[in-house]
Amino acid sequence: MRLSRYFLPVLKQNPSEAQIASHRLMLRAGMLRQEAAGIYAWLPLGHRVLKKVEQIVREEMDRAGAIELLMPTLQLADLWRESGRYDDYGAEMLRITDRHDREMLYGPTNEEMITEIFRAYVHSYKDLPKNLYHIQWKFRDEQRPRFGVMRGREFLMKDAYSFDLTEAAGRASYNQMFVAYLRCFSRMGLKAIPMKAESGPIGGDLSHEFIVLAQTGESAVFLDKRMLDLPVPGEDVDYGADLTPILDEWTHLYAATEDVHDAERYERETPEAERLTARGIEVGQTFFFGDKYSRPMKANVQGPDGVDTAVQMGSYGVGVSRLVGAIIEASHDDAGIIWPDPMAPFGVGIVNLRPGDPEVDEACERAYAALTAAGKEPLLDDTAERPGGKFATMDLIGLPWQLIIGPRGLADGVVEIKRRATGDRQTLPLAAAVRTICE
RNA sequence: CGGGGCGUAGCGCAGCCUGGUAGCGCAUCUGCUUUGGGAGCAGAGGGUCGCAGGUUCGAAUCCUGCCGCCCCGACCA
Repeated sequence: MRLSRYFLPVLKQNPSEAQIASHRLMLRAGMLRQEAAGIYAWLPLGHRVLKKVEQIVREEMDRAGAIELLMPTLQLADLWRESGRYDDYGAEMLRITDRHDREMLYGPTNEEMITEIFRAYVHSYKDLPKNLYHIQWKFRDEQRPRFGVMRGREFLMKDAYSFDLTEAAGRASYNQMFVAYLRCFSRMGLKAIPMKAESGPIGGDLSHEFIVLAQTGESAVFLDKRMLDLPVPGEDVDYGADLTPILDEWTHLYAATEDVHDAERYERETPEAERLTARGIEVGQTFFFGDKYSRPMKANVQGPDGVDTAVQMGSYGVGVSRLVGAIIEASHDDAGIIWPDPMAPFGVGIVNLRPGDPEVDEACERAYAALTAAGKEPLLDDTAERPGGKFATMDLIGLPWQLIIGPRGLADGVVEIKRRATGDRQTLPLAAAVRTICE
């Protein structure tokens, strides 16, 4: 992409409404525009990152055997009356009436709808297990939206739903999602720690929150430091095998949010030197809740014995739009965002220090072509802005690499590359610079 | 939902108390000079001062109502 043709409205000054780093940086880097409290337009740069997060989540869900579909944002109130949640959910649910006075709602989650879809088609244990997911916008009418995309009212969420005949099989499905989540967050460059959680209004008895440690996290967390060094399962993890050992490894050390924190147990189980109190951002939650929805909604399958049984269900959410904020919270400095390589909206920023100079232009074009061919998604700053402004913008939008090409270096046959995360710079010939970036 | 605060140009703000032709910085446009870490000079464009009533000869300014937004807390993915 050439910056001269792109849409990147960066702000030099901090917007007054943004208090935390991710919100401030997303606005300044031209990723986001607020349209109402907790409701945002994703500008091109932000949209690219959102899509990258979404794609990693999708790949890991698919790898774990989940199947993608897409359910609507609007749902009928009657569906929610079946589970009894239409009245329970309260003011957080945005209720809408259509032209025929039908009661509808903007979905805050999709347990009811997926259960309705499942029961319409699946009647035999032979079709189990199934795990269906979608990535769709949700709306929860928060009393107090804040922190940009970290607590918006409208947000993009991946929600998966597992269906099994028995509780044991349901727990195996739960384990698959648990492992998929470890992989997902790790691929995004995040340390996400699973913590035992209250299951909340969704119900059930087995639940974990996946928490990214960050100073601006909304809740205090208490954990055993050794959790930070546990190995994340690799791409080759066998989802068909018994995953209980991985689950055990990741749940035997103490880790809890303040809501469920048990100070006495913490002190008993965790040596003082290994205790870590921090703040965290919840980026995902897994629930196993058995027949909580399948029973009232009559989502039954026939077992081998010919008897109808309510299916055992779990649901698994990832806050896709929140993750964009969480990644920035976990990775930024005074100058701007520092994208982990896989999340970066562009892989490398090429800075043309003297547009109009034939030699510099030519070198930039050559670099642009080579990096594009290598799949590095370069962003070429070919604008007439002055060097200082270009450098500031590059640091702000946080691309992993900067390739700086100007007349001074070219006179000596060299260009400069800068690694955003470390600030390390190297001066070397263009071909070598491109090679280094592509490694 | 309790408490506090703010709405004036794209962004950041002053002006309001004490009513009298709407300002500053950045950004934008034009020209010239510049060009390796947010340039300089000269000129220009852009605002029914959140909305609606009221008081007044006259309202950004005073009064009333509404709307929107932010912060702290409670609540929540």
